[in-house]
Amino acid sequence: MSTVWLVDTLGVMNRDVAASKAIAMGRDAEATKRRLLDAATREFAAYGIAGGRVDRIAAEARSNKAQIYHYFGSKDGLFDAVFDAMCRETVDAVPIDPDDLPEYAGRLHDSYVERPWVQRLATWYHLERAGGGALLPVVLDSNAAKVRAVAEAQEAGRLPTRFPPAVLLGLVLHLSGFWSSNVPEYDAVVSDGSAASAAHRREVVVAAVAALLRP
Amino acid sequence: MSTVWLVDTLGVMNRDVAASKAIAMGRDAEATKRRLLDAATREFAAYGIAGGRVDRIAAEARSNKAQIYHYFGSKDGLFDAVFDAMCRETVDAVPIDPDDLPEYAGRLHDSYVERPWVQRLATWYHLERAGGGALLPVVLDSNAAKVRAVAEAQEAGRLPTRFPPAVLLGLVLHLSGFWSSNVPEYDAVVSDGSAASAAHRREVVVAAVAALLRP
DNA sequence: GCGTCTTTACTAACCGGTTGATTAGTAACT
DNA sequence: AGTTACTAATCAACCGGTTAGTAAAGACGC
Repeated sequence: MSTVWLVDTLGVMNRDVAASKAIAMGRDAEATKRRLLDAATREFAAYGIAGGRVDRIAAEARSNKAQIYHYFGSKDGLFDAVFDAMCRETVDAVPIDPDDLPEYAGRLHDSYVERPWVQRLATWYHLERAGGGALLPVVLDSNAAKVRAVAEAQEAGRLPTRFPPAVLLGLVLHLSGFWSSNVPEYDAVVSDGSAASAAHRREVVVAAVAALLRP
Repeated sequence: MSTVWLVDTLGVMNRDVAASKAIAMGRDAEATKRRLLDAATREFAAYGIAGGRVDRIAAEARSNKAQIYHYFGSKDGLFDAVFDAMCRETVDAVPIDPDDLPEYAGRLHDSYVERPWVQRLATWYHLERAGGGALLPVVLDSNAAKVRAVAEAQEAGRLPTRFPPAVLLGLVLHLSGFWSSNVPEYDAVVSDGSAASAAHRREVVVAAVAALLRP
């Protein structure tokens, strides 16, 4: 799978070698791959897998389709690389704090506001890759570690035990994405009321998680 | 727009006239439209707008592409008709009960389990039609009425006022869809724990909303 | 330092299947 | 006869994927 190949390459390659190869402008494999990944991230976030266009990605990256198929094998391979890279950048960006889940949810909310393509990519993945077999180990490991952290806090009495640890974590993650997962018809209803400001929206997420934890 | 046209036609047409036209088997416009809409609902729910294939829809409906373009104008027009019909079937299927929002959320959860395509269609709509202009009046009206019901219950002291009415409604709706909006990596974490049974999952939704309302 | 050889990054043009959409025409009912 | 429901065949554009070929950068002998 091209995802594995990409990761191995980046991991094995010496930084100096990569740097020495990047001297001449306009002929840098790593830079080209980066541009293709960036362009593909925007394209897939906007249009999904089926709706994303390989030609647009190549053009926006100031490259061409053959490079995409050389580096990533296929359109699906390119999406795999995009999604895998996004997950690696995301899972550790907001470390969990089991002793202050409301703030944790607030920080997750912040990260979604700051990087809106994350939730869109995850949603496309959910819809277009459901039941598609291979789950990402990096995400599974991260989730397992978070569940463990919640479970320990529950056993120590620092968190309520009303929900099993995995469920509690899921509810927190789900509430964190509250403001970026509703249909436009709902946004229209809420936009001309209170909770229109960004600060207020963050407060809603924090308060909702806090309410979830109240004994 | 074909959506409006469809609604007007169905609204104006006399039931007896429609029935008299449906005598001969194999040549019934309403039945053909129904089969096309049903097939299109399955297709779009599974693959989205960009991923959905008009040929597959025509074949599955035992019809042909020309009929689709005759009745619905375009692929997008067909999706509009599908989404509009789904919304009409859905908005009133689960009437809101401001005095028992946890049970309301439970019933919404039930409806999502029973008709999984509803959330998928809504998510495709959210992703592929974001900022696409025309919001559905039927959904806007339904939302506004629900917000009003929540607001009245709050003013009467039967609901906490921690959240504005529109926000509280949004949180309830959002929590109702908890189990059908997560990426497969999360499902994998929770599937081999407790909360694996359908009854337990419903309980989680009800309990989460109840926690939200606790003073 | 110089010429050439090989490898690597890149490009443009193209291919074949697919897809949304059209059209001309047939069969059935009034 | 006229209208309506339907069908088969076809089209032009599109799109994922391929291929043949170019040019730049390092390797190596001298």
